Amino acid sequence: MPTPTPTPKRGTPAKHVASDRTAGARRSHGNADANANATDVPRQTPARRSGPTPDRAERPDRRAAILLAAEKLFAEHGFHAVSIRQIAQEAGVPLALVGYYFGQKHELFHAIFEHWRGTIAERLALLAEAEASARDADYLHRIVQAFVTPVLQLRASSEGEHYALLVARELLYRTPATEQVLADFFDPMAHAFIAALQAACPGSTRAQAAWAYQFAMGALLHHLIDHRIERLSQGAAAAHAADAAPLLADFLTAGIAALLVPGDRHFC
Amino acid sequence: MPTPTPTPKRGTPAKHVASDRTAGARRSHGNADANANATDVPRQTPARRSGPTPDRAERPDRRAAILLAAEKLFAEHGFHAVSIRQIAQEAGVPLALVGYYFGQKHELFHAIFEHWRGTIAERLALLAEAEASARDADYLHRIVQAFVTPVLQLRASSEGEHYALLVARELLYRTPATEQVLADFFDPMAHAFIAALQAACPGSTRAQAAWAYQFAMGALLHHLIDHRIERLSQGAAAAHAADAAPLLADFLTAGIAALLVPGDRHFC
DNA sequence: AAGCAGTTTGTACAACCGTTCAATACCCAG
DNA sequence: CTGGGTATTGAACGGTTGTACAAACTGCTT
Repeated sequence: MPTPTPTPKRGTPAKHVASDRTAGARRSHGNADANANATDVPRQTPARRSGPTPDRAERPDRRAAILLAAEKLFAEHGFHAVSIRQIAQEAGVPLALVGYYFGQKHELFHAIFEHWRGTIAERLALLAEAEASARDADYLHRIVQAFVTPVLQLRASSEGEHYALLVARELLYRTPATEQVLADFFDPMAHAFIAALQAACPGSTRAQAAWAYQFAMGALLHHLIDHRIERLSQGAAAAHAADAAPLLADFLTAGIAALLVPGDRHFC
Repeated sequence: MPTPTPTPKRGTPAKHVASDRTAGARRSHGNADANANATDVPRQTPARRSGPTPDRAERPDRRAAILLAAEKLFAEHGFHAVSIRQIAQEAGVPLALVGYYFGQKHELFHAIFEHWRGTIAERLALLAEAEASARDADYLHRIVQAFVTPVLQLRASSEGEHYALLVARELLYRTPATEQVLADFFDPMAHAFIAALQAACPGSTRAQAAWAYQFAMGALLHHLIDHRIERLSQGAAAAHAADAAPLLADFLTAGIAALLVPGDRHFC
């Protein structure tokens, strides 16, 4: 069951220094611009209250609403196709509140992945679980399932479907924003899976395992955003039917084995 | 009401009937020949039986320059992230010339795929060639190679690399523009390959073949835009080395066979 | 009561967007 | 030459963009 990271404490406004162009005519009294933002500490009253104030918990969480709206719209139309005004409207908040909570647009983008950080930890936990299992004939298949299953569940859930689309569509460009998201969140997981694949298939090289991982990732990501299967199957297959998961797992397992298991030649 | 839908209003140039459907692409300029001829390799001449002449052939083809610039920038940064002014600057032409030749921005997008229509025909020809071959043990592998090889060659060429990136990155959204490109150019090819896969593996269903095709397509497309393989392989694999092609083909063949060939169980 | 830190908001700015148009330059047929 | 279609251009239109600011508001502590 996908769970976002423990929600950051309410009220972490993202202040940012004045734009350095226009020669800094605007005065902005010194406020820390944290770029090491991983777990930024809210600057509310220190140490007296722990956690959100119970009274304030009644009020709607507008920060979360903004994050949710951005997630949905970015996933649906793409980062550049969505304006901050659209996000504010979708979230039902005034425009300026978006900047207040998240700062620049690309920081809002990053915050979405920050919010879902727990999903990656979950995938890594499932991988560790699979790695602790017996090295029988289905060992590789279990690793593949640890790779695939959480993502497909996310895609099928109403909370995670937009995030799944976002990952599959918006991380393909080489911008500072995407590179940072990849480096911060996805590269560690990729390394873990590649190492597991290589260890699962004695004699395979790191390069082979990396290739296999990338091919498998491509098939998985493209499946997440697939909306052509009904058309292409002439109505015989539904868009994200539950029976697609074992098919994908079988496809990936066979493909990976073909690359990593020596002597695995079995074509049609 | 922010929908633009620019009504032709004030006297549009010379001859122009207001019959609007789908924001018609008719422009009064001469070479709207794209719809008519096509089926050919990238060709662009302002040829018109009443006026080409050798003298004009000397002049640089500015329409082609615009198309090339748009192709590169769209592929690199995405459709919405690129402005027409950037395209004009990259092409070295004034801004208004872009609209003169291609009309609206999404029509320029469509024109790029129109321009590369021949590539799809090439892939279909290779498929037909493979289908005419002997049904030996490597038959499926040859079909996969007909699917993969032209695309990888395109990706490795200096003329086609941007188009390959464009296909892999920009056709994932569900906009009218992308849907039309898919329907016009890619759906026919997909149907041909799916039918070939199904025919190659007796006993398989259309749905299975469609799933296999989509998975394979995902792996292929993601490989086209991959820039992480060096990082993930810890330097052991180069970004688009020539030895990636057989690996991908093996991966796909094994995956497809696992789905379509009954009794194909061969895991690690 | 005042103070205060965190929220909330309307509003503004400068820059840029896609698109269009009138005016010109070109080139060949007449 | 002259006409006429094509190609080319600068300039502008109305609208949207991301970002910022200053003022107001909120709930709580002093």
